[in-house]
Amino acid sequence: MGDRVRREEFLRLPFFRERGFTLKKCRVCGSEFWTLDPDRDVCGDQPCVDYEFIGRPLRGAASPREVRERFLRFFEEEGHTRVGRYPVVARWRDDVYLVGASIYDFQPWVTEGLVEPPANPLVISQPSIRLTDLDNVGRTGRHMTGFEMMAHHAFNIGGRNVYWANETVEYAFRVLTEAFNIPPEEITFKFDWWSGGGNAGEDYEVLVRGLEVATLVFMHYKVVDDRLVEMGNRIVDTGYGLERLLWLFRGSPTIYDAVFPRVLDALRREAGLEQLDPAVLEAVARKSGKLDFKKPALSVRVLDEISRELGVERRELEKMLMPYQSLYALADHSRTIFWMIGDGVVPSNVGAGYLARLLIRRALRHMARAGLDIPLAEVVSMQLKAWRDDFPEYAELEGEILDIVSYEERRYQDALRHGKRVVRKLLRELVRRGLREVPPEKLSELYESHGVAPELVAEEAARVGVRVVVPPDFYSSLASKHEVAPPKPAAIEEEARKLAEGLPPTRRLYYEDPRRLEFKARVLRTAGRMVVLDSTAFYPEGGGQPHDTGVLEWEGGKCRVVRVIKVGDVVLHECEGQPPPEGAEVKGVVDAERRFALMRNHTATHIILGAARRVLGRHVWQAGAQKGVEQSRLDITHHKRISPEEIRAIEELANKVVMEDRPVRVFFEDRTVAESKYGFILYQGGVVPEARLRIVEVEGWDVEACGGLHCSRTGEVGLIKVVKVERIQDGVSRLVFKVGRAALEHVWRLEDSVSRLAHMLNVEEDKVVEGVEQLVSELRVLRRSLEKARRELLELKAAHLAAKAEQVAGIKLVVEVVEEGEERDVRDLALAVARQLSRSIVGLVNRGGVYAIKVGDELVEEGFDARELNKLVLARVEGRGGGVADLVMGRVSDPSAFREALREVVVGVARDEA
RNA sequence: GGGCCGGUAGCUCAGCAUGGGAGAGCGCCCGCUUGGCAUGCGGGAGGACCCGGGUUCAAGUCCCGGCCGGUCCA
Repeated sequence: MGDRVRREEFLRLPFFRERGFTLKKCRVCGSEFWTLDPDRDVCGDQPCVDYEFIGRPLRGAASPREVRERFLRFFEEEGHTRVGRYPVVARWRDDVYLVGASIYDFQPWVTEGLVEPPANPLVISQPSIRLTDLDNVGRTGRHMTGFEMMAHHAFNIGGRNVYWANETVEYAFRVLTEAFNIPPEEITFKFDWWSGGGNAGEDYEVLVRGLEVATLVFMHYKVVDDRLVEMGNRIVDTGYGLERLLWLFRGSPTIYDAVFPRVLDALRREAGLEQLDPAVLEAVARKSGKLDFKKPALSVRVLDEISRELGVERRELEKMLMPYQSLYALADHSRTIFWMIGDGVVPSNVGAGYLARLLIRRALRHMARAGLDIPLAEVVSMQLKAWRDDFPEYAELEGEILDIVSYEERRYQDALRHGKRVVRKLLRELVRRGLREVPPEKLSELYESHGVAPELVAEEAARVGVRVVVPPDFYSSLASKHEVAPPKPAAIEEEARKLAEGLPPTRRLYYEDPRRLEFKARVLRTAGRMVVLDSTAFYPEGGGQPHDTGVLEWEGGKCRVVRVIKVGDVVLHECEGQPPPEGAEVKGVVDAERRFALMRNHTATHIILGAARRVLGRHVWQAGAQKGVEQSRLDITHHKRISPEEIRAIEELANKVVMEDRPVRVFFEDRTVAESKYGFILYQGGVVPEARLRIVEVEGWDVEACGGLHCSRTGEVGLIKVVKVERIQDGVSRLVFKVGRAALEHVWRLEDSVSRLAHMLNVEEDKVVEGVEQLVSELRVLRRSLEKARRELLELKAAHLAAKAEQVAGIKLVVEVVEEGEERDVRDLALAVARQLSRSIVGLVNRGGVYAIKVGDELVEEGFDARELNKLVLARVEGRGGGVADLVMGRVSDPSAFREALREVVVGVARDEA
């Protein structure tokens, strides 16, 4: 009932009444909508109407840039602060990889009220990526993997009341009519319900001529166990599709034609395709809003309808459209690709990198389908040029981006080649076994283990006359196999959270003066081993930097600080020993050696990152880092394997920066100011989008938003030595390095090894390598001649044994106990003896009981079986063994008994035969 | 982060389901064929079967762990 009241509150906004809107119910879908047009009786959304703007554009703005600028400027004039875009990779979140909407920029820190927004209210145009509709891109005329979401946001958080639903709707109406000159009666507001990401609220879809151009969401519920809980925070979350608006203003057949006209033209010519017949184009376009290939049956129906209108077969139509759809998808993908790579995603088999690889591979497949025979890098390059004025920061990175794309394209071709080989192998096997069809489980195995799509299998199979039946639910059944729970965010220990509750922020002396290691403070609260002070110089763990350790002293007591953590703005000290009483005045002393080692390691991390970006390219981003006392590690994105030469170059540059003793400055700056000054390279770690950023700048070398403690000059870092490079995944390499004394000790250990080696080899230290090389090659020669000698000896022994052969009923029998020897010696000797005799049975056993029985090939052909002999022998002697028809091996406990047993068996068998 | 597949001669791989004497093609070296090259024929060199543990009389082959690569999915 309460919900009903809330619903009315959002449905009957004063704005609509004041402007003379009428509330109606859609004749088709029944949803409620507001309109100024007295004759309108449908909501204007898909699928209730056709696209009415195709070929009938509204002239609102001529270019993406103009759409963006008009929008941003309108809201700036209305008191909003313009905020620069965020990267398309959501580094500040662990629940998603990519930014899919402008609100992602502010989740969860701002929306949960933990952090102030960069401005309030604000306006932004956020490049966003959604791969959920991948199958629709290029085919429906409206779906894209990458789009710009323009948005105005107001955060009514913590008692602030910026604006809410009524103003939001009014802004939407005004920006469309005033900034874009859309006739008021063309606009309808369809009332709806939105939910996602654990939040929900009422919303309006803003529709013009059948096209949804904006969604206005009033986020004020939390979804808890399927129930709605009113939040204290009310957030205005709007989204205006830049590309949608541009489409509306161009009236082109598809959104892609509106957004990428020149690129599409160039691609079409390159592919040697004619322009599509305008009549066909328009017929498809007007109905295309109803296409959704996630619902195949529905799409087939729509396509049938269009084909009837045009008087062609549906299959004919599909065939005609296919190459154009591929060009559309390619145009879309190629822009998303440079957004991702430009913001630091390197194609990989895991994480966000996989999504980049997926897009690149799909783009390549589309090129093949459209008959485009140029490198993908060339297409991306065209896009970079087309969007140079909109995104100059990407154009600057052209060299790096194209290099990564080319590298990835080559890898795809490698994968394809390999895949083809695997398929051919499988087909040979099938043909050999007389099967005429590829079993379905083989299809999914090929796809999952080798990346071979069923289409490719079918192509290869057709050549050898093998059938392939692809189950219609092939991909979806695969997808359901991989259904996994999403990663859950790390929970702060409940106990710690309670302890910090209601306490004022701890004064952070470590920021005020990172060299101050002694301080006085008052104990605010103690619980168990945890102590909260009013101020502290102990650095809590965070941002990849471990916490400090040290002691707390007070009158009559002393304890060790073993761990320091932060909950919100409160610092908690975990102590060993009796903690101080509440209210006491304590003296804190931070362990100096540990702290300074951590500072040196942290500053070194920034220096190395700067060096890596200079040596490897600006696509290098920090993918993770962990500082330590003994050593630290820095994970960086890079598509290729890092060569030893490159590591040396990075080390050399890093140490040069140390020797130059550059100042390291730490200061706070406005987020927006800092971004425009330094760019997104600021965000290397998982930085929260706060209004003010703590900036760490190694002068002229590296600037990052960072919460850690640093040296004040690079000279303090001392020697930087990279000790190890690992590829932790495709596209990400881990540099492990040591700094200062730890680096020196590392060098010492290496020195010790070399000098010990030199001593053992009895050579000068700088001749150790030659010494070992010589040793190794000598070993090879020795091993070879030993093997040769062994064989020769074997032949000699064999000749000797062969001479002792006795005749038993036409069989040459050799049964002997031989010297101690390896197992294979016994076997090889038996084989060698047999080779010198015809119609022979050779049974040898060594003193350890290892035996071998070889039956001559002629006898095997006559029906003798070594395994039969073996069975009879083992019936008389304790032992185990087995083998093949002409050779058995095994072990017996009594060698001489074996000898007698075998002779008896052979004599017996030979007699039976005779 | 998870699933699956793979790692054997310089290269591409077979052998592994059913454990027992380490293979093929290409490349390399030598000889013959030729005016020379291509080619053809003959001969030869080249192997810690990724590493470690287990099962077994016996492991390239089976089991477990690790390392490396590939691939699919979040």
